[in-house]
Amino acid sequence: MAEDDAQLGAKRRAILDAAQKVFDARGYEAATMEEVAEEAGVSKGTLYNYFQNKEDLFAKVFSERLSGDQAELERLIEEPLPALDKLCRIMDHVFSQLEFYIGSGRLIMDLWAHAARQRKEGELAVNIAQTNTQWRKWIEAVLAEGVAGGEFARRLNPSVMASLIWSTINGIIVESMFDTEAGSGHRSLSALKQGLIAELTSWSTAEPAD
Amino acid sequence: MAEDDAQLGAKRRAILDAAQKVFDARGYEAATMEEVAEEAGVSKGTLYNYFQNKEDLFAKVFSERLSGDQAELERLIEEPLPALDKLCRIMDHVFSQLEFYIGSGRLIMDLWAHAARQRKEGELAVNIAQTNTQWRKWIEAVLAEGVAGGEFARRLNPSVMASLIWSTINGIIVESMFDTEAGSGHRSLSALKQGLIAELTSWSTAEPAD
Amino acid sequence: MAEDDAQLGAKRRAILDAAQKVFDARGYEAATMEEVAEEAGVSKGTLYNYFQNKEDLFAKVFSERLSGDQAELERLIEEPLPALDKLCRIMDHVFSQLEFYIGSGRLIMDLWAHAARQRKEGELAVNIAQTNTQWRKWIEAVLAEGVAGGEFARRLNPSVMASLIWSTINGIIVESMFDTEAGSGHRSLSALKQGLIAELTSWSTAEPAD
Amino acid sequence: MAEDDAQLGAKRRAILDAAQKVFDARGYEAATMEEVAEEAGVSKGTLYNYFQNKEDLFAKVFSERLSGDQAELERLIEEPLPALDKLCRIMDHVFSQLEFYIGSGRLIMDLWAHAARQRKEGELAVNIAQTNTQWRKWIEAVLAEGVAGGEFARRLNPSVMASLIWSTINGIIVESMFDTEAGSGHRSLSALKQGLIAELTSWSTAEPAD
DNA sequence: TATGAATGAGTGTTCATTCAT
DNA sequence: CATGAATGAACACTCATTCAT
Repeated sequence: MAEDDAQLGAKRRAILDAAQKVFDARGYEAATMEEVAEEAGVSKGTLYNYFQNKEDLFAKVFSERLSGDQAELERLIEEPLPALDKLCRIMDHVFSQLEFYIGSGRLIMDLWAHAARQRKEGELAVNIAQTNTQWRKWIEAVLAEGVAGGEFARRLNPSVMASLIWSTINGIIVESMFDTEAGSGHRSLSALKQGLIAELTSWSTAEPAD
Repeated sequence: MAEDDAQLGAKRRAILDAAQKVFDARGYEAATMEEVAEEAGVSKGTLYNYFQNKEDLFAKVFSERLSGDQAELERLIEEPLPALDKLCRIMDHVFSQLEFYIGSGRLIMDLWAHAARQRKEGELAVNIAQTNTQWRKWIEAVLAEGVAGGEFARRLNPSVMASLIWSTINGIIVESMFDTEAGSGHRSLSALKQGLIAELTSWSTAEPAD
Repeated sequence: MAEDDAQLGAKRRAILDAAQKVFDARGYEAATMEEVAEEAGVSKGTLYNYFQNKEDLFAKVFSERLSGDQAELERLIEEPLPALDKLCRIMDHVFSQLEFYIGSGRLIMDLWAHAARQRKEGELAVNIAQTNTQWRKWIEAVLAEGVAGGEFARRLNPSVMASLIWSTINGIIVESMFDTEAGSGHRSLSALKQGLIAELTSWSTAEPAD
Repeated sequence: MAEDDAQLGAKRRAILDAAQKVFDARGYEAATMEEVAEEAGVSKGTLYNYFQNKEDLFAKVFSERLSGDQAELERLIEEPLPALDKLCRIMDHVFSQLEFYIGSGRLIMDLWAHAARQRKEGELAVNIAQTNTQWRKWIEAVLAEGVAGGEFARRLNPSVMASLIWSTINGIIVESMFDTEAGSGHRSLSALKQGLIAELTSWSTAEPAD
């Protein structure tokens, strides 16, 4: 029945939300399945009816969100627009997602720490690596498009610049963890966005001397 | 006796080195005091003669290195030089340290994840936060110096730009975790350094339109 | 309706067969009700409509087969025949059953281990003990018949000899577990049967010295 | 220190004894490490300082005893004696060990059940299989010796007869589990021993008809 | 009657920490 | 100070059993 499906989906969602909350508060290792179960209002056993194990649950907290991201973004990029506008769109999208990541910022650290320690095995590592690569590829594509279309300076190396931009984005996530002032993350985000845009623009207008 | 001191110091060092190695290889939670002891060539009990507990040992692995960093860098900045040179020095210093962080990159993730989960309590969090703040302050100071001295454009916001630079640096560390090509971290580092310098230079020369 | 009865009986049979298969493959403890249900093509809940619990299901796998055995054998023994012929019949019957036990040999071990741990309580233990006693009694009766009829030597102690024979049969089951050569169980069975018959015959013909 | 060694050995022994008791009373699966620890008067953790895991502990309960057996028996067989005497020695030895096996009879069932379900992997299965083979080989050798020396009838097949004898021994162990009369095991043992000897003798004296 | 989602008690195992020697 | 055996709290995961539909 549709009703059943909805209920199953709702419970699954409840578990994922609870897991996100607990993993975020305690960290992957310190979080206990017991606490996740309590938070979700189900029994421990139920967790295992929906997810294979702790690792899987942890991975799924992200993977579903991430795959959602990518589909949405892919459409954005297909549209016929100036490269700069596309880049702004990507950044806007990233920053809107950032709100989630910064809210669950401590979680991201765990995610990275975890992923960094399995490179090949877990779906976690694969997911992260793929997502990272995907984003960089998109940015690089847009930059290359801008260079080809004359929007950006010819000497701009799309690959390197894409890495730089993507690194900066990740760096902002890191920084937002350690800013002691609450909300400073959000405030500085828009400022940083402006900076990034200005930076790109300046690159594009800076005339090559050689 | 000085000899005893030296011996004590040596054993302490050996433990710290062993701890760094093991924490890096296994991650904080998965690392065991047993393995650290073995790696250091001492018994488990001895670990507790030098450090209060696992958390303390983990924290000390960084705090000593970090404080060493800062003393060295402070001298660098004091010298009378153009702001751009100073900035290059800071970056060179960072990047030389980066080699350590990237070598032990997975460790950094753990460190951040850990620190992000104690904001006020642990010396770990305090250390990280202080160090972060310190670095940003230095960069900001140098940028302000450059703006005041006319080296950089007047409209450049030193605080925001410092955050941006620092974020980028942290982002590079993150990225170097997930680059699948071995050694790509080191290769891209110098490329990224060039980019960063160029970026700053372009800012400084970009004439304000308004 | 008879049809319903037949269906119920069929389902019950299906569960018992599935249980036998799974218990044999996994062992009592490692076997799960889930797997039995799957194998039987029913849901977990249905198992509990036909059997009280896991223990009961395990017991029933044997008790029904065992009681079937006994009825059949009882008729065999009633017939007017020489004791040696009857003994051969019993042995033939045992060995034909042995094929089942050896096929499910690992199951028997579990059965014994289980039964050995409840002596008085469970129907399992009672069943085993009764069956064992029953078989020995039959063999003993036939031997006594042979002694009384002059077929076997007078000095033959039917009780002890019956135990010896029955022990040997059980021992063959045990041995067939650990024979590394596949099929060696069946091959050696007939050889052992010949030996057993020869042994008995030699007893019967061996003249008492005293 | 020798004192320390003795203490370690004593604790190891205490654990093994406790394990034997608990495994015997509850069965392998139902026995808990907790209970073994309590019985041995140590903490749960200590168990794991002496044995790798539950399986290992279970295996060691037997393996040490078994290897002791074999060394002792090998000497017995080397001595220059009539085959019949050697056979008696082997049987005496077996039956003296049997007292242990019958005391822990329920344990043996578990051992077999366990071993029967891993044939190749665990040291348990290997141990059992090797021990079984070893015993059969010894008996077979002695029988062959007797045939060669004219003590036993030429038509006696040492391999088959050895299997038969060994099966009978194992069968006695099984039977002793299910004898409702306490002590009947011991009583019947000597009777059965006589029977076995008589049986062999009758074989040896039975003249081949063909 | 059949189902299968939910339950939660139960257990093997790990490991930071202590302390007697 | 050094040792390492002992500790015991903690936790992921399983699975027999129930019960609402």
